[in-house]
Amino acid sequence: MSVQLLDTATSVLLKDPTASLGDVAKAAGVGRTTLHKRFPTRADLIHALATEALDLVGEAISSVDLDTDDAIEQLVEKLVPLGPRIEFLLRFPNLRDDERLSVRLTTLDQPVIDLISRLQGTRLRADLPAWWITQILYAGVYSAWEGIAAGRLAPLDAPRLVLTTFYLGVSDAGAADRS
Amino acid sequence: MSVQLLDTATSVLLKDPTASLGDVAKAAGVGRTTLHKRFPTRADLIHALATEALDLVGEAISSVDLDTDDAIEQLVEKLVPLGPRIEFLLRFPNLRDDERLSVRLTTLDQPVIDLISRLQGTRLRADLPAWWITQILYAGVYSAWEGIAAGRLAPLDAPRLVLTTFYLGVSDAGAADRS
DNA sequence: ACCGTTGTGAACATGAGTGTTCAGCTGCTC
DNA sequence: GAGCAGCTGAACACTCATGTTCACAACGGT
Repeated sequence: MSVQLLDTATSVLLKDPTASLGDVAKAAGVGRTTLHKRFPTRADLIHALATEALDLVGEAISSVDLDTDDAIEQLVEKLVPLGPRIEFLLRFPNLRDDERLSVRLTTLDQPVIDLISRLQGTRLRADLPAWWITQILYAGVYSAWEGIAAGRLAPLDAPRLVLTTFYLGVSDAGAADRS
Repeated sequence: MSVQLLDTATSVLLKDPTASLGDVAKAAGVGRTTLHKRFPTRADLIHALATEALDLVGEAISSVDLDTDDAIEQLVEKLVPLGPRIEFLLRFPNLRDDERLSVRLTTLDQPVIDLISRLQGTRLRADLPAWWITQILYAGVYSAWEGIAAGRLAPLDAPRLVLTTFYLGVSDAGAADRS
């Protein structure tokens, strides 16, 4: 129930960031008064959505053993379904106005960046900045979610698609190595 | 002058999509009245920003000879500086509510998708959907712009970074081929 | 049957953004 | 200097989201 509310609230606000609280309440199938009781102000609601998104993404990252060989594979697998939450964190720039949220946002990526940096000694190209590789990884995850949301991509195909593009790129030469 | 107005309006609305027209006017260094004379309503302003963004991206695409060998290279080079406009088109989902804008948005990518499709016969992997490759290309361009905006990436480095990641991926194996 | 909890619609006051008008100021051409 | 065009701040009425309150209905436990 409660999770359902945050879920639809997220999607409504993503479709139209200026949607009124009445719209959110209606979409969630609850009265505006009820919504207000849970989240006294609009800022509270958005803050709650951000916090929940941070929690979910954080859990996803820390649920993966970043020292194992297929860490990135597991990471992508866990992150793709969180598409809307990631989109929320990306598309509400003013979240950084809140001190605590801002800290959590920057802290969130750090273990991933560290992982990438470590892998640059072995499996990953060392001639690219770690932040760039991380960014590209997230971009792939997010693009995959977009494809799923648009109905163009099967959820089960997503991780493979993201990973092969991430590792090998789209040039014809790279494809021969892998199956 | 006029281009300066649309420019700052774009960046202000990107930083805070709910910014008031007064904020936009102040940021652009003009009176709210003057802004209103040019764009009678808020919707008019946003529509104008979208139209200009579509124009610019459209010009960038059509300024490239898509039949030449380095079409993608030229495309990336032209698109990266248009980062804010692309971001605007991506982050204002409600633009699709307007019929004409929606048509232009979907039409815009078509030549690029066609180009990718053609190249899948030769230089590009044929085991990936054309729309996916296109998406990844745009994601790279956008990520590069983000890096530039954050001051982490030198504008002149951007195209090379995007292209090498796009073609070869980030796996260590792929890097040996190129310089 | 009683009562606390929870959700609900209706209603209200408030504040902010918006659209609009107007009179005054600047800078330009003739 | 006369006239004109463009820009400006100030002020106004209006709309609408918002925050808040209240009384009522539904439900579950005792």
